[in-house]
Amino acid sequence: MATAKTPRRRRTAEDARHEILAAAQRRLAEGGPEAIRLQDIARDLGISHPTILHHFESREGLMQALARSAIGALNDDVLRAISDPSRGTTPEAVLDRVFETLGGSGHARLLAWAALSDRAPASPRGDTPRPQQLLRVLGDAVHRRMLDEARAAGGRAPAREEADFSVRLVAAAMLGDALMGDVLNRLAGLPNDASVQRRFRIWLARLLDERLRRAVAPARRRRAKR
Amino acid sequence: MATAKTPRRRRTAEDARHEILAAAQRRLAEGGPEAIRLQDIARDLGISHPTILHHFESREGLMQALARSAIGALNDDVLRAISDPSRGTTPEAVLDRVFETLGGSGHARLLAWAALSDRAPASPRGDTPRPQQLLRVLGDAVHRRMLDEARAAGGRAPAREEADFSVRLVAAAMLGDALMGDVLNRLAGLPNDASVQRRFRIWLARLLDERLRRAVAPARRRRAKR
DNA sequence: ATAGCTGCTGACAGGAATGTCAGTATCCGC
DNA sequence: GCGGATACTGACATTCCTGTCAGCAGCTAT
Repeated sequence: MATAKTPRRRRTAEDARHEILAAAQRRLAEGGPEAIRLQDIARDLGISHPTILHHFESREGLMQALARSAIGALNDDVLRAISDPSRGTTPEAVLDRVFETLGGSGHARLLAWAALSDRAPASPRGDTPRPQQLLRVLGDAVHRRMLDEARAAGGRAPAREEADFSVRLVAAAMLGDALMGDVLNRLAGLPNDASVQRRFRIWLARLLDERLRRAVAPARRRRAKR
Repeated sequence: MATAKTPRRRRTAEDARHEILAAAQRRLAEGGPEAIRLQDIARDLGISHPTILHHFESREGLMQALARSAIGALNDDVLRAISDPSRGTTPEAVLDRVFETLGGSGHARLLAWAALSDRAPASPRGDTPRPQQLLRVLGDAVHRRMLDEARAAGGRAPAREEADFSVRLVAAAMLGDALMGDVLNRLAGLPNDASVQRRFRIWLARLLDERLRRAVAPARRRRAKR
């Protein structure tokens, strides 16, 4: 009754795929993994569910496409957040942005879902292009910066692993945070407001910054352990 | 053919609930959230699926019970892992055990699922007993230890938030790690073997330990920022 | 215009999953 | 042993969801 009868819209195959993926992502982000039903997505878009099958072969096809698209989008967004100098380049600012990007609007939830249902890029299926090593790139950047500072300060060259571990820690923490941040806050008895969130991120940024600095600092009096 | 006909076993209601929950948890941990089907669980246990309905009202009832039981179990396991002095009490050892507990066998996956499908203890439904504040307890412990050390070393008293943030960071990191540790390793270009994993944990433990120590260290030459 | 490619749809098939119910079997207290 | 409470079951009802198919309709090229 509501829809009198829209004359039927025809998209390019690519557009259709995009719209469908977006709708699916919305549903997944809101309602959890079990909320992806072809009929619902179709209704959201005002199309019929066989159309989805037409574009993605099967529900499973849609799911895999969704997982891959999510990872790609995350990659882009994170990279953009990092290398956007217009909003500050201090570690604090960058970290804050990345946290925001990951937490805001379902990126992390999507990733978690992908991991949960083993649809994560477990075995690079050959077709995975280049996003594969986002963290690697970040590790490189951090390491390079450490090297620079070390040279400038006349300190010792830092181990590559130092940079990798830092990046890995932040990544894991952001995932956990985006996924269950509010729960964690509650469990920790912390108030659940934005200012705590921000202070936490700043704290973390400082923590790492300090650590990395000291990792390259010239060895003044290195108290020998034994 | 295989099952000739087992004479029918009768459990106490409580036992039955436990067995069913355990089976459900197994399936969830392995196959992801969509793999919880009453019929499958029933088959695993050699019972009929209406029995599950009998004990849990509905599938949704089972799910909620599962989420709550998971959180309770996690609480117990983590507390046990922490306060088990038989395997070392250094920060490194404790952290390592907790990581192990959380990652090994599905705890984190369960939690993530609960968070994803909004079955997490979002609004304490009144019946939640005491596990609610696990992190709070840990924060207390850390803070107390900091106070002790501060007193022993004659340093300054640390802010409570310092302890809370540390705990929160570790919690988030462990969640993210347990959920996507291997993926993160791959993305970071780190080899995916146990030794890296261990070194990472040790690195993290040291990082925090250092930080906390310095937070309570007597202010020697505190370079004023401005 | 017209033809043809292909995005798109309605109707239907097939199956699977949850939930209901009436009845059975097992354990416990007497 | 007996009776009652209740854990448990088989068969059935219902609902819902994916996937198929034959055909319709919008767009482009010629």
